[in-house]
Amino acid sequence: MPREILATSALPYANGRIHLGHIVEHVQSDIWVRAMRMAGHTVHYVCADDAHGTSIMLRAEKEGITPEALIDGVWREHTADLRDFGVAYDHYSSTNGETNREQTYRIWNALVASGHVESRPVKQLFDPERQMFLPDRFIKGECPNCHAKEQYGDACEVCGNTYNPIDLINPYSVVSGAKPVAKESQHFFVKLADFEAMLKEWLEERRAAGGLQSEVVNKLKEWFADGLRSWDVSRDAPYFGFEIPDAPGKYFYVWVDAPIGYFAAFKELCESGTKPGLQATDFERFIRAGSDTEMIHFIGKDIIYFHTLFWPAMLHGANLRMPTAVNVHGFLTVDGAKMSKSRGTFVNARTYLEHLDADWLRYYLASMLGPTLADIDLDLKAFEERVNSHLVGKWVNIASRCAGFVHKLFDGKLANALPAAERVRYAAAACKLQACAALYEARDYAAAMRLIMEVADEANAYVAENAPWTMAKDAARRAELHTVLTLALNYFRLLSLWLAPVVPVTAARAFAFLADTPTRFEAADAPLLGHAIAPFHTLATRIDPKQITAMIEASKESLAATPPSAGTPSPSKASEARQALPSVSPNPVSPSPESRAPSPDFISIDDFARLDLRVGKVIACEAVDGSDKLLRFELDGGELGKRQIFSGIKAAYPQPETLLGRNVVFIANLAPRKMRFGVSAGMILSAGTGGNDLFLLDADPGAQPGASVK
RNA sequence: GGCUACGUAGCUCAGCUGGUUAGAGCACGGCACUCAUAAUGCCGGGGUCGGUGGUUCGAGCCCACCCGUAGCCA
Repeated sequence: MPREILATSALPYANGRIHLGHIVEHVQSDIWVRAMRMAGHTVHYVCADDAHGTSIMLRAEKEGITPEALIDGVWREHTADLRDFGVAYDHYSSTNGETNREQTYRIWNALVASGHVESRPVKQLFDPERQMFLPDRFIKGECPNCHAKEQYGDACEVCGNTYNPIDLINPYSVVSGAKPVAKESQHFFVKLADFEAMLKEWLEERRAAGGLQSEVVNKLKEWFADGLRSWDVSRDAPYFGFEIPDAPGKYFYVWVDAPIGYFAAFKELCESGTKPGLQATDFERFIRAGSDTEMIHFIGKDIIYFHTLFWPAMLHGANLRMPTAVNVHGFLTVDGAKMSKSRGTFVNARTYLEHLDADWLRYYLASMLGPTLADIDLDLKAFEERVNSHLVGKWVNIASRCAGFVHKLFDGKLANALPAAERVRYAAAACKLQACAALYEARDYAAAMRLIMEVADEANAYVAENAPWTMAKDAARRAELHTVLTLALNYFRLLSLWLAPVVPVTAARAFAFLADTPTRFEAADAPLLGHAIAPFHTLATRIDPKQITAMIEASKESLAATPPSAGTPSPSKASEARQALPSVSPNPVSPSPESRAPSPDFISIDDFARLDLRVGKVIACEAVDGSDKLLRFELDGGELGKRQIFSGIKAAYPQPETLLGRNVVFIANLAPRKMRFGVSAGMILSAGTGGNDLFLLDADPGAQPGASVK
């Protein structure tokens, strides 16, 4: 019976690039979705960027752009990377959107109305310089237990102790370096204890139904041992997120609105009208309690609690449907170890794509992925060998070794019928592969790949036994030859059909060769007969180990673009008190892999592209009353309009009026800064050491105001 | 530290509720073939199933402890 399913992957945090760890999850869910669709089910497949939190706020500030500009740029990168890995979301949204705000308020208001929210003061460390409360990961100091220096506010990496940041010796703010002070603030809490009985029952019921892995439920039982504590869901301003209704200056903790982003993304999909058969009203039908549709989340094992305790509690408290399944996978290691930047095994998705084919990694991952939480290893040598042997040597080779004969001797056509023996062989293979449907659904892709390769071996053995190249020399054996080729190519078609969810692009080429367009696994029931095929073109090339080496080298290079470890490491994605929503963080304690802070050595072209440099015509320029350094400029920025910028170059240009009409160069996307004399919206570039040794850059006559500088 | 998992051939993994000489793929060695992207087929070497002790007629599968690895600890 066809089912209707909403499938999601965990929301990547919008403070960093997609790397191969993320790819494991998105490929796992994408394969599942494709397979379920080929089995005849309806699947809506959505994801989004998780765009809130302190990390994003601070990073944007550091880069001198607004958080919105930061998450916008990251969104574009993320969607491009995922798309190019063949991950085909119906919709990819962002948690920082109006739909999500509306759904977050809706759920929150329901929780408040049903009495599941309480409020009480919390004492936390506060950065007096920056006027902000500090998440644990933004405080460092000496471990109160073993006295190791430079430890984060939540746990010591040396002795493994966990503690309250208030207990750190000589704490300092990672943000400003200032000594934090303890300060009290009112926080909101969701009373998880209200849901304890419900959750226990739900967990066991889901375990029995196959919606939760046994290991996961075992693990979760620990949390019930001491009773569920209330969950702190508010943060004080400044915070990049949604403000809590009727609580000025209080914001939702990023983990509140992150999972709600699944709903927001789906609602936007329903409302977009882009998906046939899905309309705006379907959203409520889907999310109401007792809906007969399914909601299935794919996540990494680091974020189990959020998806199996907090999220279901919020949903139940708001009288909405709960997840049908939460499918948890393990982390990715490379060559048996955590991904390492110094070894070049911390590979960004884009770096991989620049050197290797997406389908290759998809196949390798599929051959490794099972339904358990076990970590999976990308062994680079095994990757090369397996892809070359399985995909090229076994699968594609079947088509390659038959195509020539079919075109030369049979005018590109398959036989009209198969003799009984061949019909039996075909039916046996088709029947054997049908098991893959259940294996795909159970996420046991590794078993499915083994089965498929077993049949590929049978196909190659069949060709070898019948030696069509010998038959071809004997004109009397034409019919026999035609039979062998027809069955061999039907083996190939079968394999292509069952591999399609894993290697969609290569499978599409295979079907172009077969001049066939199946969309369902059912197409395997009957062989293709009396059918004209297309000329054979290379379907997949072998991996050259040099490509892998080049990718690793390129990953090492990007390390060179990160700042030296001296100074304060910038806490980032994995560090905001574990509050980010990275689906996979194989290297959680390492300094942010994504920080692309300026380097004394190199930046990437992307870094450069982030700067919006423009030509501005000076339409007003004057000394600023009360400042002995500043000049106030008013620039004509062409399409950007007029803007005011203060520049500290008075010493070099004591007669500001002489600058009128110059075509200066300015940074247009520098975050506006409020000064005593007004807002400065950008920075004008000049060369020199400062003081009166400063020289404005300008463009030769002819440059138009607003022109981009590249 | 506590908890939850995991540890089977060089590599990646199967081994159902314990039952004949422990399996597969890749890698490796030999042979065959030459249609195919040096692809394919056949044959073969290779494991005291992390260690120790126990339960049992019988344990890779059960129990205890130990060693190692990973993750989680709101």
